[in-house]
Amino acid sequence: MARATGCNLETIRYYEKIGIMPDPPRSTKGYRSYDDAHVKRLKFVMRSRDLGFSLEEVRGLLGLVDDRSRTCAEVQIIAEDHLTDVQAKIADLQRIGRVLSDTVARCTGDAAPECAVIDALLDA
Amino acid sequence: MARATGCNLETIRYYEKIGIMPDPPRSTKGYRSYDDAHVKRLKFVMRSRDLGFSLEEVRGLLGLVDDRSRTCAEVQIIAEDHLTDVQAKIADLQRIGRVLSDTVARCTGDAAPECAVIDALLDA
DNA sequence: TCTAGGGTCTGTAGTTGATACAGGCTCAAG
DNA sequence: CTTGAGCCTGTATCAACTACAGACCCTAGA
Repeated sequence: MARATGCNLETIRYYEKIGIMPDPPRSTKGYRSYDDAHVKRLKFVMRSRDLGFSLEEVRGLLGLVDDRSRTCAEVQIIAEDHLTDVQAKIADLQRIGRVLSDTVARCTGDAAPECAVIDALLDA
Repeated sequence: MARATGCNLETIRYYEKIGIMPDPPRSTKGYRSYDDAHVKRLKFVMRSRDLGFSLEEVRGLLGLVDDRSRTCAEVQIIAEDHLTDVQAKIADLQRIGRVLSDTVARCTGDAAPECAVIDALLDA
C-alpha cells in the first residue's frame, strides 16, 4: 500500500495506531493485507492532509464518510471552518512577507555590522 | 518579565534551557532577576518568532546581534531565505484555499448524504 | 502569629504529525 | 543454504511549546 499510494510505510502504521486507518486483516505470519477499500481510504486521508486538514478534522470527515446517514451540511461546516483558518493563515503570512521584504529592501547588504533587519527586530 | 513582554512564563524558561536566553542572575532564594537587556532580547526573539523564523534561525540572528563584527550581508541572506519560504507557504495555502472554496461552493448544504467535498476527496 | 493566596522553583510528561531506528522474523532468488 | 530485502513490534526523536506535580517562598489580612 505504501508503494501504491506513495505514503510512507511508517505513516500508514501510525494512522493505524491512532485509529485513522482500520486494523487490516493479517496473514498467518502476521503480515498486513490491504484491499482497494484501504487504499481508497488512505488516499482520502492523504488528500485531506494535503489540503491542510488536521488529523482530528480528517477523523471527523471520515466519520461522515463512514456513516452515510450524516449530512452534506455537516461536511460543509467543517470545510468552511477550515477554509476560514486557511484564509487567516494566508493573511498572516502576507503580513509577514511584507515586513520581511520591506526590511530586506532597506538592507545595504554590505560588510558593515549595522543592519536594518536587526534594527527592526530590536526596536519595533 | 512574562508580564512585561506578554511571553508565557514557561516559554521564557524553555528559551533559557535551550540557550536562546542567557541564564539570568538569581536572588539568594534562587529567584531569577531580569534587567532591560533581557527584556530587549526576549522581545527580539518574540518578534522574530512572530515573523515565522524558526528557533534555529533566531539563534542565528542572535549570534549576529551578539557579535557585532559580523555583517549585514549575513543577516540579509537569512532573511531572504526565510522570505522565500514564506512566499512558498503562501502559494501553497492559496492553492489549498482555491480547492476548498471551489468544493464548498458545489456543496448543496442540505440534509442529503451526498456531498461534493467528500466526493472530491474520495475521487480526486 | 497564623494562615490563605499567590508567586516562583525544578523536573518531567504531554501535544501534533510524523520519522527513525533497534532487534527480530520471514521470504524469494541465486 | 545463504544473502538481501521486506515486514513485524516497540520505542525514541523532532519542533516549539504547554501543563502539570510537588516543593518552596513571600505578603497581606484576621
